Amino acid sequence: MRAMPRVSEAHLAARRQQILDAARACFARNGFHATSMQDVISEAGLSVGAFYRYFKSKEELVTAIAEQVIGRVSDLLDEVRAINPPPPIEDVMRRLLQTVDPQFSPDGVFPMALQVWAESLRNPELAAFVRTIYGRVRGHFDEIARDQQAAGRLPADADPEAVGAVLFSMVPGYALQRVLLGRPDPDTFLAGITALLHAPDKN
Amino acid sequence: MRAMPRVSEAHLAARRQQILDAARACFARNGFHATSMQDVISEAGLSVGAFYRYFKSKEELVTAIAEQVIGRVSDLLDEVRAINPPPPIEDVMRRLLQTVDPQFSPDGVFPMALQVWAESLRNPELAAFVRTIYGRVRGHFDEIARDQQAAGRLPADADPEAVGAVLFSMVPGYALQRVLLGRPDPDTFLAGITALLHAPDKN
DNA sequence: CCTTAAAACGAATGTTCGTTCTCTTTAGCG
DNA sequence: CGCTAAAGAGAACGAACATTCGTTTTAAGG
Repeated sequence: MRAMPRVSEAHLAARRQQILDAARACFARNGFHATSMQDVISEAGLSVGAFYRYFKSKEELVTAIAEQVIGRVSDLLDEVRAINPPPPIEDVMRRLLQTVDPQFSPDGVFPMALQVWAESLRNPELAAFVRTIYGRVRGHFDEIARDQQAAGRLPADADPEAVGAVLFSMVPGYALQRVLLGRPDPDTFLAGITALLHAPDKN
Repeated sequence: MRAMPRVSEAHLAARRQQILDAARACFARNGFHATSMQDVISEAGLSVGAFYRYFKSKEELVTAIAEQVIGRVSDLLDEVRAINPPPPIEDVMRRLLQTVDPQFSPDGVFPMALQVWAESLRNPELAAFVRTIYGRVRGHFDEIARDQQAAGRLPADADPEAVGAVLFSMVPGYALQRVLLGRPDPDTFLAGITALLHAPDKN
């Protein structure tokens, strides 16, 4: 049996991605809530019925998009840390900011990440996913701190997780300034980091 | 003429605030978009008609709430900087984080600020307001940096605006970690700042 | 205490939305 | 080439929504 009128597996995956791409464009333009299903479906050039063959609901679509967005953030960070041997903190942060800087533009991942964060406050499933991914990212910053400590560029008694948290904080903190205020540029920000690292001991 | 059946000015203001308080509670619980007008109106114990006497639309309500929330963030920062004479950077940041820490809880202002930020990406009017207030807050961090430089705790040739940007970035960056990951606690984060400030010069 | 207009009310409205369901088309298989 | 079941289409539906509007209540002025 198994009469099999099905279409190729690749075609199904392509259709699904076609919807995801359309949704990403719409969400970036208008946000999750102000985007109607019709918007997404029209953007994808499909019919309502076709959409609901690939996603059970709008919420499932939002979650899928969120996973892609957060996953990309994590990957970006992975790349930066893969550099060997570990350069000084300022260089690590420079490379990091230069890598993520394009993502701060209106069609980058950061504006959407902002929406995911806000959404995760009232969507426990999404919150759990966000926690998993960002925990992993945080872990990489801890590793960076450990590398720096091993290289003698941090006090021997410093807590790597504490330093990792501070380094981690600078990335979304900087992103927020860029998105909301439009400044400073990466070089200025990096100069600020350098100045703080070279603060004379006066305490 | 002027038959005047009006109620006292104070009563009008109180009613308005009553609505704002109810809205804040609802928005904190469910977010701007998932909160219906009926939710807000019921929470306030009013009628639909009464609400629309005080606000033209839901959007106007959201804007009013956003203004209150952001205004409070700014005020908090103002207080911390008013301390004289300026303590060392670590102490400034300690005081700052201790002041804003309660605001990271689910009913604090930070979760709502997150929503305001996300919302401002597609509401130009709100975006302009956010820019104004956060610009002012940023300015205070620049002043902190200048104070520190004058006290010899930063390199003489450092750019205060660059240092201010970095210090500023740590606050929302830390808040995000607290809200999304639940850690680290303020003391650990502050220890991380201390470790970075005391990094041995190896470059 | 009666008049008057603001204030409050809440049923009604019209729209928009996400989703369902039935029908048609398509593509693989024998 | 015809059979079959999946894929796609889109009209239709019901729920939820923000807002309006005609009416009732309230309180200050004369």
